[in-house]
Amino acid sequence: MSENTTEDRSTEIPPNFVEERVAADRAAGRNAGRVQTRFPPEPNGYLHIGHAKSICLNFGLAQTFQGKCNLRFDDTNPETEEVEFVESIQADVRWLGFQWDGAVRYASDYFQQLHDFAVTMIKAGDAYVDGRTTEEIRATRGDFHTVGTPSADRSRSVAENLDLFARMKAGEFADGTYVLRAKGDLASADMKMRDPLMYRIRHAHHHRTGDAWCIYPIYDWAHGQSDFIEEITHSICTLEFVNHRPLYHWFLDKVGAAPLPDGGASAPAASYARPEQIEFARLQLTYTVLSKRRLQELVEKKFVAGWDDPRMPTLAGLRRRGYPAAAIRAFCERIGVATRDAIVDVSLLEFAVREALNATAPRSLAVLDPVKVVLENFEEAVTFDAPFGPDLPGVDSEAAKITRKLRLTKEIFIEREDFMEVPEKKFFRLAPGQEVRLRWACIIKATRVEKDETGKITTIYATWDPDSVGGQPKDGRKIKGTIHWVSAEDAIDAEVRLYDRLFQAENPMGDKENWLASVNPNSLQVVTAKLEPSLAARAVGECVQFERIGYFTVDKDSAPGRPVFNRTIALKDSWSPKK
RNA sequence: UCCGGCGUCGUCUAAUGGCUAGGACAGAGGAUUUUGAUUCCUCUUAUCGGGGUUCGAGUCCCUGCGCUGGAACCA
Repeated sequence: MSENTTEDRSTEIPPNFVEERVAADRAAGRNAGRVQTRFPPEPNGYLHIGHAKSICLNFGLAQTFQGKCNLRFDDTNPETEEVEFVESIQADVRWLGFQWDGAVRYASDYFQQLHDFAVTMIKAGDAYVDGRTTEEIRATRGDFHTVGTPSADRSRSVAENLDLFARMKAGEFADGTYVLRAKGDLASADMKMRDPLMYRIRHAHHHRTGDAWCIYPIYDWAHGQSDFIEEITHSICTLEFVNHRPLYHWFLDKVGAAPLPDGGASAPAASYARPEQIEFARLQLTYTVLSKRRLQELVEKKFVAGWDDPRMPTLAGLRRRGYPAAAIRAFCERIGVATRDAIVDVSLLEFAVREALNATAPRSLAVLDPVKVVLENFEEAVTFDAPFGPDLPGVDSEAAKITRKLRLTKEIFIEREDFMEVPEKKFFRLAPGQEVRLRWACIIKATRVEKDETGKITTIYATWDPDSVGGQPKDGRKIKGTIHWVSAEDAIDAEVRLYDRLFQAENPMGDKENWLASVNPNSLQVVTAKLEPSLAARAVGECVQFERIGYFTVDKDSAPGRPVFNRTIALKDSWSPKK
């Protein structure tokens, strides 16, 4: 992590409530002052920016308190999980700038131990095998107003439960015939405590354990116990798990975790080791959908080209779009962590991206919608050095002084919208009889235009001021406007993909049934642009600024002689919105 | 409707019973500028309602309202 400009700001951001809780726990001597967190994705999709918030929180906590953070795949559902996702998730976490402690962990590493814990629970009379169907179980669980009713299975003997569970594990039964349930409280107002399921039978191939198991633990049984096994101290999750917390602790008690201290009144024993679940609000962004299911739907229904389509809010998509990891980290820090549902304005993310790119991206000249300009009084081509920059106020950087050769030729291209035959007021660019500066090159003045039969301008004729090479007229006259340009002779062609937001609705999920209706039909526009030659040397993933237009990055679809650039984000524009 | 969580500028967030409710983004205005970018300056805007406790309440209590999660062999 070398991007200090953005990261130094973290010192201005006050600690969030999770950090305060962790600090308080350490002060109270819990877990002997250790901090051990974990990021626990299920490998059933790509990570998105919502996960980035969790990653920054968990790994950030470990950094702040000299602790450790595990990467643990919550792979307890073999039917939806794949190796592809296991790999992409690791790549994304690393790209974000974090390294987990030790080896990658898997909940499936603990299948045997989880099984043994379950056997212990059966022996203690805390779990039983239920042979009823999903429908029957659901019906007898009761609802918000009525308590559940026990079935005969609930009073099975320990020996019989042990036998049945062993046969479940041995593969004697078909999917769905039996489940192992904890003996909770069927009258609890907390539905989670009404005899929660611990195991179901699934004769499915697991991406890691293969066919070794046909019983798989359910989240509530697997997650907290995995935390316990890994000696996690703070198990951070999102708000929808608040309802699970009593069960989380109930199971921990059953497997022998140190008892909760008495409200913190007395200092816990030195051996005290018990994870604590802390919930925070998941990230929601305007004009964005952040749910794996929905993102998968966008991919499957071909609204985008894949999980890493630059319009996707996946980390893979944002990376390909050109969003720097440092910008995402800075964003995650600034939005804070709290327990209230919030929808963050996407402009906050965009600000972080522009901020990071403005400080780092080399500048270059590119014309997206070219129109030819012929310099009538121009004879010999002029070659000169132009700095890549960026030229930042208050920053004297040697790297910014690196230059490339630029050549001014008789024929150039400029942006079509930088010329107006009849200029409106405050149009500081090229117009007949009006002077404008060509960035780094010289001052020109338009004389006349040529049009085709439709009235479209095909060529602009102009004269140049030979006493203005470099862009500064010798007589010192003020030139208000500066526009970008490329030499018609030297320019290279490139495919440029102009991305816009994927959704037109601020809250695409506002209409849950028709959320796909708010997909922006113009979220991708492809143009053939004219670029200055130096841009041909940029490598895939490099970020540059096309001056006066925006930030762009080289896409992996680039081919020799045919670069492809993705627009990461446009520059702020305080001019055109007024039109 | 039963149980739980949550309500502070347009948005996100700070305040830990005590300065004029602070910051960032967004928005508006201005200065500088060889990018109408950047940078700099200025400004607008908030404690869900009603009671109570207190010298003092965004913060504590009661109550109402609103939003949100929960009755998967998903996580």
